[in-house]
Amino acid sequence: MATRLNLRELKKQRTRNALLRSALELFTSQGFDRTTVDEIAEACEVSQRTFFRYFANKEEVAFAVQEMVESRFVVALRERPAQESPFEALRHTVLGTWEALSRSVEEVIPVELHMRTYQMIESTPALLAAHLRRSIELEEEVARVIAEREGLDVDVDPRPRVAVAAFSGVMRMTGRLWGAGEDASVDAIRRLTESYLDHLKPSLGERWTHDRV
Amino acid sequence: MATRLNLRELKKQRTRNALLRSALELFTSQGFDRTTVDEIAEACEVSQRTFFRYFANKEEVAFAVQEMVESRFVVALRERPAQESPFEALRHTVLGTWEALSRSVEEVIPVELHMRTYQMIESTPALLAAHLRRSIELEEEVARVIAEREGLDVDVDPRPRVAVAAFSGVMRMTGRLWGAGEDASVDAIRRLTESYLDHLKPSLGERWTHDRV
DNA sequence: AGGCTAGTGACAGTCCCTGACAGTTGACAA
DNA sequence: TTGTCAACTGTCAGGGACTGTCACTAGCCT
Repeated sequence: MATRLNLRELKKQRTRNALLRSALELFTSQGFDRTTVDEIAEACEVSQRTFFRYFANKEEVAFAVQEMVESRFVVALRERPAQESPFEALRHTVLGTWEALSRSVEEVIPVELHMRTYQMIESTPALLAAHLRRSIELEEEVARVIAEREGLDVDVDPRPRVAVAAFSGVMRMTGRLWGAGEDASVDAIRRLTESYLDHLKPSLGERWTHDRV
Repeated sequence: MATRLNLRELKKQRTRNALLRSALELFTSQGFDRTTVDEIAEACEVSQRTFFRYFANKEEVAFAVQEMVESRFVVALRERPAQESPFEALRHTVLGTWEALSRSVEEVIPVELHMRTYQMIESTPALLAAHLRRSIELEEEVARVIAEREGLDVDVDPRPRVAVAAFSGVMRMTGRLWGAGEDASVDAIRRLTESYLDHLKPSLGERWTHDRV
């Protein structure tokens, strides 16, 4: 179902990919606001209408790769061994995601383009706002996964949400610092993440299952 | 300078206020997306162009009252006695702000309309995103005030930002819970705030000035 | 080969927002 | 009081983000 080798399906993927790539290339080189949808469509030799058939709006294309990475993150988190503490599971998943990022992203666009896109999002007010909203949505989803792992109800026990909020806060901060810094490599953000998460370990390292609330 | 009793200045205030009020009334009754700027302008018998002379965009009018409340919050925070700990200062300022909210907001629009506006913002994706971005901007400002109070450099010592982040997180959560709950009164959110902040006290209650980092 | 249908382009239209310019109205001095 | 000036406003034109519609093309399937 996922990968039919239809010519039709193939063409669709190609078009979507071309639009995505052109869009990010234009956004990062001349800015999000100074790029029109017409421009993107023209670069791929399709109509503006077609662009909006692949992406609901101009914003969505900017987050398309993030979307992919995040969904893989959630899948990977679900697959972590049950005996790991919430913090360990989150930590391993994040580091593993950075590890695999190059390979999975590269199938769609150059990693370096994705890195530049991330920095552009952080420095474009409209996109930053959207990014924050997306972040809290992801947080909610992750909190539910963590709660499930620990056999807790997310609406009763506040710890999953609190832990994930703290974790996400650190992730957001690393993202910002990395975006502001010089070394825009995957390895740089991976190292940054690792060192920052180490500071959280003491407070979130233990399991909860048999703790009192 | 602030309150010239010019007829001109008066008319301007009246127009701005009429636009603000009509906008919020329309937003809350029929939704943000289903309200056009033309509609708002027409309700006040001014041209659409005039609307955009008072508010940079459709979003801004939704946050106009929040803007006012927030700026008063920052002023009030700066006026807290220097011997209070960061947490105490923040707590007193917040509770004081809720206390004075009815009076200060009522000068512009009915408080009840402001409450409904807040709930609308939380449930409108585009506005929620803008709200989150505004929040982190306010956080940054508040962190700097706290750092100043404590004689710290916000770029060296992470504690002001961390404390304010935690504080803001709680504030956001109360806002959300209150928006989802039944009792939409000022008193309800005040009580909610108070009880939630009590949980934070143990971890943020002490002064930092003479602590080690 | 020919019908079916997913995908596309072209077009018209709405809404948000901006620049330009002319008209109106309050402020202020003579 | 009146005339000048500056501040505000309305009107118009236009760009850019979307959306609905409809005819048409191109892959799919028998």
